[in-house]
Amino acid sequence: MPSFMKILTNQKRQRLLNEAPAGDGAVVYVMAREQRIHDNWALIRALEIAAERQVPVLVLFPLAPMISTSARHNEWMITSLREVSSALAVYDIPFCIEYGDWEQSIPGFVKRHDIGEVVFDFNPLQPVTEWVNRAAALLPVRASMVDARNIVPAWEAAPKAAFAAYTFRPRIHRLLPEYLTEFPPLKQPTVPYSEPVPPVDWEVLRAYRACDHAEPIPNSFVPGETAASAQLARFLANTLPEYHLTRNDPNEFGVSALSPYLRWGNISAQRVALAVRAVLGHPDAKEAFLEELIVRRELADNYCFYTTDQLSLASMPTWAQATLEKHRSDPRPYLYSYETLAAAATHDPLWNAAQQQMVEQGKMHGYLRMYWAKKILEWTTDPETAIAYAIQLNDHYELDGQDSNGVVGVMWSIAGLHDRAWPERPVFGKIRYMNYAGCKRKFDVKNFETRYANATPTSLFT
DNA sequence: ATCGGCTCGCGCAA
DNA sequence: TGCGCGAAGCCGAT
Repeated sequence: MPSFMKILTNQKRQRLLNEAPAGDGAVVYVMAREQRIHDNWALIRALEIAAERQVPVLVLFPLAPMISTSARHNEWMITSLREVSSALAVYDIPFCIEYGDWEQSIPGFVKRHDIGEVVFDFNPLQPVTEWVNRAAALLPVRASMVDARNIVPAWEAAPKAAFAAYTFRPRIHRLLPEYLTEFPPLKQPTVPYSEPVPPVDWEVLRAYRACDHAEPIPNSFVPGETAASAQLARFLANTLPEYHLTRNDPNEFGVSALSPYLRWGNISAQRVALAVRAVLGHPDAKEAFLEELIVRRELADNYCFYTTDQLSLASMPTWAQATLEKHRSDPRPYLYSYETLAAAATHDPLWNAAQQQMVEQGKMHGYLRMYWAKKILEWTTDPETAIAYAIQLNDHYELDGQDSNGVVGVMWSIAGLHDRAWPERPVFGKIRYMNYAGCKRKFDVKNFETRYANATPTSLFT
């Protein structure tokens, strides 16, 4: 393509959120889920609008009080945002923080800075969707969201929640040629913002959300955009070549270890996909990884985007609701409290080791996440409790927690989402069953148990 | 070691 | 209306 031709963002990545007209003032990108400055379609689109209108651009991070957090998530966010802030400064783009509920803080910011248009990044998780909709409805200027998370925008990929991966996969593959494209380079705004912007007080940010600051933070991952690119490079060089052979063995370093970075938006899945496509390697390895990176990841956002009650059994397929209802009162072989589970103190050494890996390293191996969640269904009083405990543990300890992939992973394991019926048995009904014997058939269970029985296990992710 | 049966319903071909 | 097939299953038979 000749260099004088301007590459514009595909307009289908953007969705209007209100009917107000754009004003004359600056464009603000409301950064929330995508904590990076490169390869970010929401920022790119905000810069494009500003260039067309010859107005400045600001980036706003609106921190709401009511999401619970853990020390590890709080620190990850702060480190990511410090990097965003200094990287934006190089491009002369102001970075601002607002505290409070979005329906107050965002309209307040818009009024104070005489903003002409607002661009949100897309997040289908409840309650964030509600926050965005309410804030946008109160704004006197045009507001939109840009899907900077998925390669194929969630509203373009499918018109409804997909029944399973096989109904979603062909749609994604059909649309990839249109959307899996190179990003335009990040450019300085043509008009700088001239008003003074107060510097961020990082200690105020750290203290804003309540959490146990004494809780240990895993040192197995370095947060932020630079570290994310470094991890991608390591993955491509060391792990991708045998990905298809080693990914399901929890004893191997066979995974990308990119999920925390993808969760915080420190790296774009589109950038990862372009890099994997470009590298030489075994087609099976590349195909297996791209299936997870693209189809399975975007299926999770598809479920959340089209489902209001994301953790409710009522949102599950009919067969799954019926079978869990039928087996609701089945006696459970063991019953554990949340505290016993969190302390990795069950009778099952493999389950305890998986739980321990999550607590100490902030990331449980993907294969074990299924076994882990299914055992919570088996060892708690009812499916609702199992879902609540699994989500609470996931969202507290996993560095990639509080994300659509966690929601769908838990609902797949416990409640049959995107899965099919299997032979009926106690407690599970027709939900796919997994057990210790199956794990022994597939990998060296004793080795994994030994590794995570100690207080400070060797990290598999660094 | 490998294989068939278990079980449901979507989406498409006919 | 019939048919193929699906994220990682388990289990018993061969």
